[in-house]
Amino acid sequence: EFWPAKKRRFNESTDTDMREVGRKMELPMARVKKIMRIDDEMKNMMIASDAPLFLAMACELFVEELTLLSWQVVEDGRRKTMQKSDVATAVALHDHLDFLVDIVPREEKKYLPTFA
Amino acid sequence: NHIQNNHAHSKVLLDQERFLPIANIARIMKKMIPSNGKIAKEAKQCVQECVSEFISFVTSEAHDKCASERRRTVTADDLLEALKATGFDNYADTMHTFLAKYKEAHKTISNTCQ
Amino acid sequence: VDNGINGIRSGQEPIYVNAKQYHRIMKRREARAKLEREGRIPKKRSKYLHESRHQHAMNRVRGDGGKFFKGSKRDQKASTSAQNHEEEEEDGEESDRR
DNA sequence: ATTGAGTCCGGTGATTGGCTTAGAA
DNA sequence: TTCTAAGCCAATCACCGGACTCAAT
Repeated sequence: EFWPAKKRRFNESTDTDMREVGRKMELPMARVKKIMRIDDEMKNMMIASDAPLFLAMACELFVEELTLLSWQVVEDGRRKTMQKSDVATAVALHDHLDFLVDIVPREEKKYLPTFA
Repeated sequence: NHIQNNHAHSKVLLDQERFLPIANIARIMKKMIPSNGKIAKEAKQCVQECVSEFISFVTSEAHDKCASERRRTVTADDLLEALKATGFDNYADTMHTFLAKYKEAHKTISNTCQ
Repeated sequence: VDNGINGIRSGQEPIYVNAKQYHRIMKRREARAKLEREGRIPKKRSKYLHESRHQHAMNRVRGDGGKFFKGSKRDQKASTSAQNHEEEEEDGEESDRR
């Protein structure tokens, strides 16, 4: 439901909308570019103007997806507040989030939801 | 502040340089959960750190491809390729249509103007 | 830092990861390690980002529920008597509901 | 001719804490 | 049950985006 819906919204968007995506972006492109440059390898590289726009949008999708997956863990635990540990569990459950192994702390023995 | 503030370019990175604004992250997160749902500050900060790693991760992948092809400019297409290569299939698919729409919109602006 | 085809050693146990990400994860781990040994990564987050914004928040007018309240007028703490130079806005009160 | 880094500028939304109480424990 | 910590407000000002110039390809 999530990915097909996102794709449809891009397809249905008009040219005029696409010229204004820069302003309406939820995340600041300038900051995305700065973060790209933190890596010393990127210090010597040039960054095309469409790259921060592209990455900022990808980041928005990333936050949305990670939040959805984490909230699923919250619901399975029958709770109402998302904790850091819920994000950690979501990361452990989905293999395309493996790149976060060092970022998110290894699941500190929270109780796992067992099914009835 | 006592911590070592070093020579010109190797100074200590501030939180505002390493991360996207926490309020923006929180806003996106909140819109994805039921309106009565709550999110812990630590969870927001965690996601904030995850996003920064996501940026560096994808950028690093794109960089190596550019380097191997002796190009000095990282483009959106390179980042798209990086998404494919690192197994973000859904992202690559969705962002491909986004990029296509964006390029198309920018081609018609030069037509309109001359 | 090399063990099995997809095994990552982080402390003790080999953690098996997405094959398409393995190489990148390793390169990034190296880059972060370099950043760390150069001392560019602060070990803990500061309580606030900017001193000026911290001060601004401290000096702001609050409703008695602790929330910020609208009122741009400059009074720091002076609830001492009489003198009003700036025009005073009416005192709206909170009816809290949550 | 194109296209990105660097600089400047002006407009603006992210940053921010004390009290209440939801809700983790 | 106990008691930690998230949401709630909106004014300042750091920062973002846009307009430049200049150097490169």
